[in-house]
Amino acid sequence: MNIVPREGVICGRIVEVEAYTQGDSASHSFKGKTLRNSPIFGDAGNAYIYFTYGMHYCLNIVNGKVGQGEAVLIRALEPLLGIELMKLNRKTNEVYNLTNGPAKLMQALGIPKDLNGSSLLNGSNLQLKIPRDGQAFEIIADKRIGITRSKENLWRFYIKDSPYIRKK
DNA sequence: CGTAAGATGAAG
DNA sequence: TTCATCTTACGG
Repeated sequence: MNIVPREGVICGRIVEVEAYTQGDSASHSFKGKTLRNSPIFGDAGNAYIYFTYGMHYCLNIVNGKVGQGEAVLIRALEPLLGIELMKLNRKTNEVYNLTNGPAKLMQALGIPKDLNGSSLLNGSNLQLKIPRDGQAFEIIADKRIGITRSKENLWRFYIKDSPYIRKK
């Protein structure tokens, strides 16, 4: 049996996101600032982590200007580093089931909910980076998942043919 | 106060 | 398809 370290670097490439603006009735920011959603109105590059369905946490990256109420929900990653650690966190050995959902990737990366509202750009334990040698890829725009309002906006974006996204 | 819906996931 | 599970938001 392999010994797997309990700590280490975990890295993944974002392959699926959804966009939410304040004018969008499906957005948590639609009705203005509340205790729950206040991080959305903070600085771009901050985390907005929300709790839902009584048991799940999901991660957004705030963007736009302060007070604008705009964020991007991170829905799926392609696991790159720390895969064994992610398997431990998720209690599964299936690589394609590690980070193919917004609450799953929170679990896999072990992201603490108290990062809510903090910056992901400067020295945080959780960091958002732009790859130095980005490879070309094709982006598909489609309907967002799990919303009841504003379904006409095709604001879910994912990398075409990525196997790290939940299949329909 | 009471209550219902919710940017989900896992199991059957 | 159903259910687990609980906070927030909104109506009375």
